[in-house]
Amino acid sequence: MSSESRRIRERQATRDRILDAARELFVERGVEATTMRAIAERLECTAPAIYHHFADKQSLLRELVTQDIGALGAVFQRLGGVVDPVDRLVRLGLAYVRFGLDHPQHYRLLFMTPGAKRELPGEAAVVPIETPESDAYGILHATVSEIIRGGTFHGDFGDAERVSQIYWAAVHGLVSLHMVFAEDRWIEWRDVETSAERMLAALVSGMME
Amino acid sequence: MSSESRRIRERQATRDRILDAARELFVERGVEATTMRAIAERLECTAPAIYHHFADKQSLLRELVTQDIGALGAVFQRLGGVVDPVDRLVRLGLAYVRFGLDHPQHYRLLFMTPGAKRELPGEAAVVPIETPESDAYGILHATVSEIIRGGTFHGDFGDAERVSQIYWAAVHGLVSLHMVFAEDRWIEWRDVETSAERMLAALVSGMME
DNA sequence: GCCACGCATTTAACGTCGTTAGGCTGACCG
DNA sequence: CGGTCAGCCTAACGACGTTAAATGCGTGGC
Repeated sequence: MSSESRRIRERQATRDRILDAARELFVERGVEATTMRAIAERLECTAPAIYHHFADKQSLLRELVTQDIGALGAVFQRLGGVVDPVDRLVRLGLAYVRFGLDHPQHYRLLFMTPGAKRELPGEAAVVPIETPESDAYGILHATVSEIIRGGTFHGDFGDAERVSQIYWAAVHGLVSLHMVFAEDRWIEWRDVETSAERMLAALVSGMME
Repeated sequence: MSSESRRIRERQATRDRILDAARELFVERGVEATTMRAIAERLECTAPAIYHHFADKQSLLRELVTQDIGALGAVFQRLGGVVDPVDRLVRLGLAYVRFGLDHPQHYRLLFMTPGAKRELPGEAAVVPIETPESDAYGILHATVSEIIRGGTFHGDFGDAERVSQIYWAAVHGLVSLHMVFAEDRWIEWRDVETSAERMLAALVSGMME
């Protein structure tokens, strides 16, 4: 009994060691460029050993992504106390941008890596993403809905789903564009956080009548 | 002499046949998922034959991308005739979104893949991107500058560089976010072009006083 | 204390990828 | 008619993700 639970704990520990090594390499040199053999080498074991803990490379990636999306959800939840929904919306956007700038590696994994989030057709797979409390998109959607219910937005912006997508796209564009082209010298990049403030101010005021 | 020029023409013809087959497959199933052998099979030749015309897979990609970025530049230039700069700005944004939706694979390579556009250290490499006429960003920047000179924008939006970046980020976010998450069922995606229209309307009106 | 069991890990291998090397062939030039 | 050379072929290399079978090893029952 005691030994059995220790076994489980040890198994979880090596699972975590694999995840840590994989995260490091994924963010360091990209997902495609990271080989299973390289992950194994960092763990001082062989590549097939990883397959005893994870089905394949993609489920390894998926697990990392679900971990990190929880971190963003926690940041968002902390902003739930802001009473004015418009103020809250702006702060959510700024927090999102700051999250992306502070954790570029995680951000790239979460929002710029296609194929990182396919779930198995199992029944329980949908549950964690459906919980609106911890789901970042759910929090955004709820805030937008609250504003729309208050009648603050123009008639073209009465669909909370669409407004949420527009809003998310705006901040995502700012973060991801800067990430991809930050090193290119042919464009004189302005401070991203200030750009975010002005962009969101314009967007939100433009949505009001 | 006549035979030599015919040889060159034939060589160019097979080059183009390879490019066409590669473009079809890249668009159809993605760049990573397209193998050199698959391209060769469509051409009814073997994979190594391609290497007599292109150095490697990436230069095949680069050639297609250069063609398509020229296409984007051409689309933008065609909008130069719109006299009202604000109207032109909105149309540029919509054209950009439409371009991204029409050429998702090339868009992904151009604007979502870091390091995919590294040029050789040759001297002539910088020239095509510096020409302001065909450079899409240059056209955007020029349009924004024209609006700012006209005094249409609020004081916070007097820096053409920053405004251009905000504007580009907005449309890029819309396209890229949809590309990465289009297949996910947990979000009910709204029509992207309509979202673009409303987003740009809000953004532009929010930038005016 | 010993032995059988189970599991984490290993070695070996498969199939596929991008890419390279070397040989064949057939059209052009002298 | 012989030589040259571009263009295509077959064969193969190394690396990849992944699978199968063998190995070691700690644990539980007798």
